[in-house]
Amino acid sequence: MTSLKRIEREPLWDLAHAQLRDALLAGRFAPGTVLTLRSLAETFGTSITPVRDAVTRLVAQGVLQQGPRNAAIVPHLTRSELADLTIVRCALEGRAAREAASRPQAASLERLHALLAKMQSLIAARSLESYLEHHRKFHFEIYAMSGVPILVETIENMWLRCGPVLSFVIPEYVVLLKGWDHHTAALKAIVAGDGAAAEREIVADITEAAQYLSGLADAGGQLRRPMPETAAG
Amino acid sequence: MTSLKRIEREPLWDLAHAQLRDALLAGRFAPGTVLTLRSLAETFGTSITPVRDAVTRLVAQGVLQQGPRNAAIVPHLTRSELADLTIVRCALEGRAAREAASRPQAASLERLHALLAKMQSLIAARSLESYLEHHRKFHFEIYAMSGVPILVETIENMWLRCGPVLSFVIPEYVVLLKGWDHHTAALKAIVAGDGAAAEREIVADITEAAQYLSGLADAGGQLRRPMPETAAG
DNA sequence: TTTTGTTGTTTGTTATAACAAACATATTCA
DNA sequence: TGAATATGTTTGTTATAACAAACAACAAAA
Repeated sequence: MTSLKRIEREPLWDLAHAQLRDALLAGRFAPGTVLTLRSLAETFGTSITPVRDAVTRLVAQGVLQQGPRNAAIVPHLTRSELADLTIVRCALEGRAAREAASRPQAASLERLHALLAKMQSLIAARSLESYLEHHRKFHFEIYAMSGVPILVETIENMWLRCGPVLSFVIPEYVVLLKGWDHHTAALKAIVAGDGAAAEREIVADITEAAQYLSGLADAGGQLRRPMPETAAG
Repeated sequence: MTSLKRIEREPLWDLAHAQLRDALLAGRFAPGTVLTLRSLAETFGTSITPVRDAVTRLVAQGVLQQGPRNAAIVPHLTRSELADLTIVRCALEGRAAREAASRPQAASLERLHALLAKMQSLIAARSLESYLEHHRKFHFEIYAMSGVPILVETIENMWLRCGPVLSFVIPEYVVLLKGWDHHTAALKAIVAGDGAAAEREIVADITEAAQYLSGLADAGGQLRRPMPETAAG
């Protein structure tokens, strides 16, 4: 009887929250989309009550904006907001990397090397979706090594806010190749116990990616998806 | 007709959230207190629906912990968690102070000087509650000057998490006098446009306060209110 | 043609009832 | 007396209905 798993029924609003969160993080919602409670409830097959809880939670986390009429909308990310997010991310993730370098752990370092190898092969295979997934794991493996849960939690929040823009990166290969250097350098610095270098590399990684994204902004400072090459001129 | 003000009715859950938030920030809830929806609804004179929204939001912000049975409880702050919070606060608030020094604004600087003077007089008058209020305004006037809203928002979140412990400080005078130096020094650095010095002073202010608070922890790492002098031995 | 008023729909807000899990208390049986 | 069971209470969860504000579409009047 020991093979039976513990029965735990997660609340509906928790499931709804998880689904919305993943969708946002993967950039599956276009910025500016208004999420209505009743339509979400219909797609989930529940009443609006659990959906309301999930949306309330996401708004509280700053992942969803509340527009007029308290409607929850997928936020547009202006160039200015991206710059602000970059500042916060550099402060938090740089500090996390520095802390990680002062607390190196064998198991984590091993996972990081494996992730790095996998990322290189995924770049070669041009499978970007999977790359981004491992890229995320690589960063957070470092941050987790810092041993400061609140730090990791706050960083996660910032990544969620970047979610809607992440899909912009997917069809691009340039950023990945540029960021590659910083990843290996950061890991090397952590192994060497050089906190300052680790912080420098992570900050450079974030800054360069943001600088690239900022180039995609139009005159109004609004970030837009790059047009696919097949689009008519 | 120009004297008429805009009519705006704020939702009940927003009012409930504001009240709970203020109470938490002022440390009016003892750590470990379980907040039940129905009791809160009764004190607010509403149904449990708006209260539920407010509590959900606070839990999402990390201000309230969710205990077993998804109950919302005012979190205990262990010494370890206080140390973690200090790391995050130093990274964020230090950065904000540095940014503020690079974007000095006359109006804000004037308000800061006024706040500093008021704080000194409040210390002399031994009115601690009012001092803490102005102390808060002083810090956030600096952070707002950074011009990075997301940074300010995140810092606010960290202060909310420290809320339950804040009341521990109220009966103490030592911390205030110790921290006073750093406040004037930080403001002087900002006026001089010395970002590095401003960051250093703010970090020192946070660190010293945390170090003092950490001394109040018992063997289990649990922070406790200092016993009033009239307590029996 | 433009503006104004009306109507119907959409949508977030709030209250309420039913529900289930957990806990505390009382009761019963050995 | 002590353990097991039964019962009642508390509490978060969910669905549903009523409500009001906002928006859109259409009709009527200048």
